[in-house]
Amino acid sequence: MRVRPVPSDAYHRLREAIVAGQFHPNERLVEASIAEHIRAGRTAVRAALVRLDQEGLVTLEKNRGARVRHVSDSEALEIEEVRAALEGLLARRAATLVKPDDLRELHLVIKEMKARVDRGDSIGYSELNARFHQRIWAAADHPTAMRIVGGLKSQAIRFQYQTAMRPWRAERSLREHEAIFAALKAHDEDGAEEAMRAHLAEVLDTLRWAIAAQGHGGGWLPG
Amino acid sequence: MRVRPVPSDAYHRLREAIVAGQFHPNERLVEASIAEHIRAGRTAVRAALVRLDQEGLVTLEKNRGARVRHVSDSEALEIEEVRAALEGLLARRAATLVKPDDLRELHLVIKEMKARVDRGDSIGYSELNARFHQRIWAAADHPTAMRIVGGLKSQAIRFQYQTAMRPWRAERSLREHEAIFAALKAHDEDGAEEAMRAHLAEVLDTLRWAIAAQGHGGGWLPG
DNA sequence: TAGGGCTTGATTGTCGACATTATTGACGAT
DNA sequence: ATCGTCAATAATGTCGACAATCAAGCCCTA
Repeated sequence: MRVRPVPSDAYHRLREAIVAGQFHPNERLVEASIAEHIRAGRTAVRAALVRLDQEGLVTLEKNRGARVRHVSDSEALEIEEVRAALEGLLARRAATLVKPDDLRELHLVIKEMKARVDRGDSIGYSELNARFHQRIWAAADHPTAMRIVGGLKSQAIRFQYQTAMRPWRAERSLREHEAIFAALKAHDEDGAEEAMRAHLAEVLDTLRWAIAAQGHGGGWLPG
Repeated sequence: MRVRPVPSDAYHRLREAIVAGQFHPNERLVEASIAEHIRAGRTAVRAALVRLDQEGLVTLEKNRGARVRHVSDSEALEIEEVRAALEGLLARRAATLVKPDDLRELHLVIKEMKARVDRGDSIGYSELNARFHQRIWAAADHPTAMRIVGGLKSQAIRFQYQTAMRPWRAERSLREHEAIFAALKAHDEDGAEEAMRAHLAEVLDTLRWAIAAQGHGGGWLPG
């Protein structure tokens, strides 16, 4: 999908800074400070804040400024639920639209995942996971759903709950990815959607577990 | 859900004007004119435009101003697909969370619908339909999904394709609503989601039909 | 000493002016 | 006559300043 040329750089930099965790949840975002920090004028910062508010990454209250939005536990779960629903839709469409190239790439990613899992190397699994999902999104050719899923601050969640993936989850996650791949290869719409939703239901459970045992671990969100 | 106090009125008025069709698709939105038309300063208009761009109602290109976004046929279908996915999720949650009050209200709406259908009165069916769905949203208690569905410019679609609902569709739509209601009453998660998705799949078909036979009819989008 | 109102400092909201950029139309060359 | 170039115009992007608003600390009173 073509990236729109509008968000004026300041938006991008501020967004990056937030999802990278440079600002803490609920931290106050003073326009002047940010303008300095981002190396931009206050006007641009204002526009960026409006955009980020609409996107849900910050809250903007009249005359009271902006804060990084704290993602509550329940909201984190809600976000993942929405993601599951939409990625299910994307997987369904992808099942009819995947091209050989896509399948090759997906297969490659899975092979790499398997290698990592075999030697217990969980570093970089997250990136592979992202590659897997994003390839499916691309294959689905559904800009609307993609736009929404992309703007869903899953990244923020990933940062806030830096805890989810456990080694013993990796194997299961791998099997789920294989199931998705198989359904896509067979052009099985129902199967693909179901497999994707099952996968993300697992992710949801993992997130619930992470929330319950908050603050204990390190690792990554599977996907 | 509590409405946030931020969008500075100018946003609301401009949004209303757009979805009400006061500006034509692809019409250029000149900040000065709008500022006058809306009775607001250019600054506020600018903020509103950024917000509406993020929301997808207008496109904003650097140094080239804003236009009301023309919703292409394929995008209209995509939007309805997303809506189906998310309303499916909402229906599922509602199935476990509905309270007697909700069920009473829903039953009432259906009864009213039936009355209208019986005497061939399709006027106002759209409002009843909206009431039905919104009550389910409220019961689902899922702010995230609600926010997204609400920002989905289905209204714009409804305006652009002022054609969809036919009398003979009304009966079918009614039966579908009854099925949803029954599943909710029985607290049947899977059933509710499935019924809702089936219903919206019908809506999608209707929309496809409307697109194919563009420009022939008047009526309303079912829901 | 506790509470309420007020002053003060800081931050946001708005406006006007100006620089920057696209678009339109005319003009001239081929 | 058509195309390319260039000036004129209109609209947007940005900046600085000022007004409006909020939060906090202070003082005064009971």
